[in-house]
Order: sequence, then C-alpha cells, then structure tokens
Amino acid sequence: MQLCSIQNNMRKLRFNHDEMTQQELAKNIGVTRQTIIAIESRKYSPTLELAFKIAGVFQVPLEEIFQYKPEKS
Amino acid sequence: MQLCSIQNNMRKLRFNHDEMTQQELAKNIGVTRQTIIAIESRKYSPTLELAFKIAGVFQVPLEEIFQYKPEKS
DNA sequence: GCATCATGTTAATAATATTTTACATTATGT
DNA sequence: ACATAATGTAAAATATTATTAACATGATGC
Repeated sequence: MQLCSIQNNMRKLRFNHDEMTQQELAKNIGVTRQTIIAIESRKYSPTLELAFKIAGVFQVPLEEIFQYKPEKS
Repeated sequence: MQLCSIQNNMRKLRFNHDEMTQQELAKNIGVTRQTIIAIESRKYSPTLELAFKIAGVFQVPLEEIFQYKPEKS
C-alpha cells in the first residue's frame, strides 16, 4: 500500500500518554477511529487543522509529531 | 465569505523574502497560483504536506507561519 | 466457551483541497 | 493610450481526506 509523505509518531505518543487508545484519541479531537488508524498507518496525511489538534492533545509542537519526508523526486 | 480555522502570515513572509510573488511561491512548491491565493485569503487550509513545503521555502518552523485558531465552540 | 476491548481491513459516501480556465482590477513603465 | 505584471474572483472538474458501517483478529477476564 502507498504511504503518504508525512511520517508521525502518534502511536508512540499514545502509549506514552497512559496508553491512550485510538478510540480515546479520536474522541478527544472529534474524529472517528478510522481517521486515527489511517493517519497512524500513513494511509494519508491529516489536514493541518487535525495535525494541530493532535499536537494539542499531546502538548507538543506539531513538528515533534509529524515530519515531512519527500520520498519522491 | 467563511474563513478557515488556520491563520497564516505567508503574505508577510513573501514580502520579507525579496517581495516574492504568489506566482513564484506557487512554482517553488509545485502548486498553482490559485492555491496560494486561497490559502493566503483563508478560503481553506493547506494540507499538512503543503504547509511543510511552504515552511521549507521560507526556512522557518511550520508553526511560525500557521497558527490554529479554533473560533468555533 | 463466551464476552469484551483494542486494533485492523474494506468499501461506499461525504467533505474539503487543488487544478484549470477565464476574466477583472490596479499599478507601473513606455 | 497601450502593454505588462501582480493580484483578485468565480465556476467546474478532479484528487485527497474524513466519515460511517460492517466484519475480522488477538488478547484478556470470567
């Protein structure tokens, strides 16, 4: 499956935050669990708005969660 | 017209970077001028990938260009 | 064994972002 | 006056992201 160009460590952050589940994170930022799954598995990148919300939950700068990896030339 | 929830200072940055035009910025990051116009006028938010590319052009952290302003309760 | 919870997969639909094209406006230079 | 460059506006078409729902798996506890 095609990976998107944005890497992330949401999964690691969830575990470091009291093993927050995908469901809890989803509810926290107001999206469905499917969206969390898709982002964690790099099926697609979140919107900028969603990325900011996620950074807000974990209280870290956005760039600490998401990194741009061009991949394509 | 409805504004999106992400603020930005691309316009200011363009002028501070040798008065870079919308056209030049667009070409730099590989999108059309319409996309730059839409983002600058907050018609919609860029994708996370685009936001990273724009930050790359201006060589500043993403959060220095884009700020999340919830607006809605 | 059975129920429950967390995670994963797939597919269809809805919502949003981006492209393309065309035309308008304002300022600048000749 | 005319040409050009930068910006703005609008609409339709396409691409990407997000939602919803249904079903599957592995782990845990009773």
